[in-house]
Amino acid sequence: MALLDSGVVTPTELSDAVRTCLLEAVREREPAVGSLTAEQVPAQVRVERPRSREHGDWATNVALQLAKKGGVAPRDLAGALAARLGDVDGVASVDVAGPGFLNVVLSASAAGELARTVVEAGATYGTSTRRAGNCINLEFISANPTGPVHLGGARWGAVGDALARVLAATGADVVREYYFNDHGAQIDRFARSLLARAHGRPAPEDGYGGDYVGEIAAQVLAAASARGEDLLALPEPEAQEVFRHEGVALMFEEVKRDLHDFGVDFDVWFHEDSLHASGAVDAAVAHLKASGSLYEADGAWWLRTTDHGDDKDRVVIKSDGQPAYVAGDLAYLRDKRSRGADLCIYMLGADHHGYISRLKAAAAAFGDDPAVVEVLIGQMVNLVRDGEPVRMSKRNGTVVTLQDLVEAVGVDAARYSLSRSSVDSTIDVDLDVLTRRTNENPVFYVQYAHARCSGVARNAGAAGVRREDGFDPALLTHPTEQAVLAALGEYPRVLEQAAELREPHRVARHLEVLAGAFHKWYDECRVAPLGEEEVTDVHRTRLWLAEAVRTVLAAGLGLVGVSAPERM
RNA sequence: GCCCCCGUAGCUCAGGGGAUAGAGCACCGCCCUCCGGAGGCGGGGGCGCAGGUUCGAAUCCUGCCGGGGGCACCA
Repeated sequence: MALLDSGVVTPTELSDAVRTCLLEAVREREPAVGSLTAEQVPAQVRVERPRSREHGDWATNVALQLAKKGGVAPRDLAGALAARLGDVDGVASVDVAGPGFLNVVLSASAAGELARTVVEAGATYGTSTRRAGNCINLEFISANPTGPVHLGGARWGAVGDALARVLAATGADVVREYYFNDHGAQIDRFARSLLARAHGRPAPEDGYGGDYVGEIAAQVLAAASARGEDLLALPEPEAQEVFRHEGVALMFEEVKRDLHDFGVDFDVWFHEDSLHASGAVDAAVAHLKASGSLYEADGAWWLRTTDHGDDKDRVVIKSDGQPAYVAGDLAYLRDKRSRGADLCIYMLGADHHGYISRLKAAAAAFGDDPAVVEVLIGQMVNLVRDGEPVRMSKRNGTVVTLQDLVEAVGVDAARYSLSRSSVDSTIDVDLDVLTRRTNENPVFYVQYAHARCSGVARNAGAAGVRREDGFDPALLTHPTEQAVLAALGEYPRVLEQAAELREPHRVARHLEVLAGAFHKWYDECRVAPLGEEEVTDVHRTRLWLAEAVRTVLAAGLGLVGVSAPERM
């Protein structure tokens, strides 16, 4: 029982202690646990900060949840647990409340010790190795290279990158991947649009009409001219091929550059075309035909997507012998798996939700558990200007791009505002509000808290307060200090939850909670001595707390890809 | 017709069954003798509707009503 000997400081440790007490009570066949077995004790006992401080520092409802399994009264079970838990070092008191809640109060020194724990852990506080050895392929954005990254892409970029960081912080080996759809008919349309623009004609009916088309066309023309070629003099089919290759390449570079400037970099930029060129598509299809995973009907080959919730099966090889789009997905999934991915996460827009069954079916066709494919569907971003919705469209040229957004509000505000909401929600982005650079964006609130922590440390240091001269956790007794400690203590669980649920916005929201607790504390408790006041352990200990807050804010902001300024 | 997401405060959004549902903005009233007022304190206001499961539902299930997005041998 090394754990209990060393005492309880963090809610995580308390959770383990509660579990240990439960297991002991079970092993000793204490009457209050009834028929409960060790197997029925959950691996993780959930410990939460109660809403009301009257309910202690931390609370758990395990007794309520396990009582029925053991055939006992919740309050009896809670009472037995309370008796054992009360003996744990660092626990000041345990109460049984209401129908069977366990409300725990830590000793002031145990609670305050967390400040030192956090500071000493530094950037690793809250991180874990829970997903060690787990190779996760995370594909996001993957927009067609027929135009600049737009607002939707910006959302997936911000959220996807944050998710990648969150997963990595919990030990996973993450590969960020961008699937570059450079194979299909949309590329033909793009090439025709470039050619038309080069000739000064309007874009084709089914083409792309944004201003960028003209820019790209001009760049292709200029590059050709520098080589001594006149594309406009070439027969149009030949010229179109040049526009296709060079135009797509230029578009691709622009996408890459914009995302890099947004702080989003990919480990793998995957070209759909390469799957066809290398024969990977043919090989994948041949493999599936041979294994009987595809069936033939009406002259085409089909994938049984209906086994995975689709309303009809999907064609893989068309009756003309050409592969359908899904064929590329099949080969691509196989490729990802062959590169070592244990789990393939796809972040797709709401307009692609039909893909879920196809990708699951693809995994099953290769003999994989469909669970190796996980599809996250994100809802749209609505753009608002003057209170009126603005339509997003690549074709009408009014498209709002990632670049526009970054120019208007900066990378930090853009990334933060896009990643602090659940992707299940359609969100409104108001250009006017963001363009005004007001403080309506909570990113300022969090960043300011970080800058304040830094400022406090500077001032305290200048006044001769040094952390190494002392730390007395029992001095952190002010209610605002307890609230700060609580927010710090919850951070590891929030991070794990964000990783497990693939919801990085939980990290951002928790930073807002921590920042709020910090601002209130700042208002009540001084760190630097006042005037000629003597430096005491109160100042030193508070400096530890301020540094702990700064540490977690910096780490959390890093996870959502936002800078943590020391001054603003 | 079928599938997916959403409906929580005036607005934008949090709340993965638990005790009195939160934040920012907006509105009203306060707090600068001292670490940054980009802050803090107080106030008014809310779970679309109806059933069900549960000791307990904003949360899970069903149905309805609203809003958004999808349903190709296109990519």
